Amino acid sequence: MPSESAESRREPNRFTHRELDIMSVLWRQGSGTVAEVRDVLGEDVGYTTVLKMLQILEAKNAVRHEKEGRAHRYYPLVESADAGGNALKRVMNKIFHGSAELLLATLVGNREFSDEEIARMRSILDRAQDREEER
Amino acid sequence: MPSESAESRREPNRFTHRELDIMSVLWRQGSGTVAEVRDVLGEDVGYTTVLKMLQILEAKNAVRHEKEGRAHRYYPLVESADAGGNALKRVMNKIFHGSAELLLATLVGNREFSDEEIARMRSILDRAQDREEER
DNA sequence: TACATTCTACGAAGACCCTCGTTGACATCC
DNA sequence: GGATGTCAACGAGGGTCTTCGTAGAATGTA
Repeated sequence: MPSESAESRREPNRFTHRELDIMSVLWRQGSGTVAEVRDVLGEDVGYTTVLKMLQILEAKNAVRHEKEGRAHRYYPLVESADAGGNALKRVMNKIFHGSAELLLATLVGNREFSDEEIARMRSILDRAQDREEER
Repeated sequence: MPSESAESRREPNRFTHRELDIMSVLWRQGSGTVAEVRDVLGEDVGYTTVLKMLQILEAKNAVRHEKEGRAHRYYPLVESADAGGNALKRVMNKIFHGSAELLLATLVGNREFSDEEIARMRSILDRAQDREEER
């Protein structure tokens, strides 16, 4: 039985490792040619590999390209927030029993934060609560 | 060039999709036999598939087993917090430009939380800050 | 004994992922 | 023109992931 893989590949905005490496660059820089992306990734990824991955991502509608001289400039179509939201949901559900609190605790437990960072994170919670009450 | 895949597979506590599905059950239930794990996952995953995955996880030292009657009972060796910490780090770096704040904003933006949940999340931040100051 | 059930174990099939070699187009420089 | 460099395109090779068919051991039951 070939079996369409239960929880299908076709899941939206899910990226493989290399794909994510590349999307990451595009999100960060806004856009990139093959050569630009490759510069960021480092020389240990071949030029044609980067090109191929971008073509695959384009086939998945995760990026699009425009001509720029003889080269192609690629732009992300998927928002990093969307990809991130999905990834977080998965991590939260599979690893943290669906608990955002557990996730947050692990996040802040694993790294040190300045007072300013913590203050800003607190205000993110405040805003979430306000949105809540407005209802 | 075979090229050991740049960012290696041997990365610690990183699981494939199916592996994560299975670890997730073990973390949730504390332990499980093949049949128990499969019951949770649903009938669309074959019995031998679950068995195989558990054997693979055992080869990776992510689980161990004890005999229980004729069957094997599997226990997680990797802590969910460890796996979660790694997964979060990856998501944070690749998708959220290394920003915990952006990650948190996406987390709370994607779901609604009760006042109690928000309060508890706030106190997680408080505790992180206390730890900070004690230094 | 014969049969059914429940389990582990093994291995191979097929899909997917990533890589790169090669080709051909185009441009530049000598 | 010929050499060199940059680019897209294609396709194949080899690795990984997931699935399952099959076999065989152990147990129970008619």
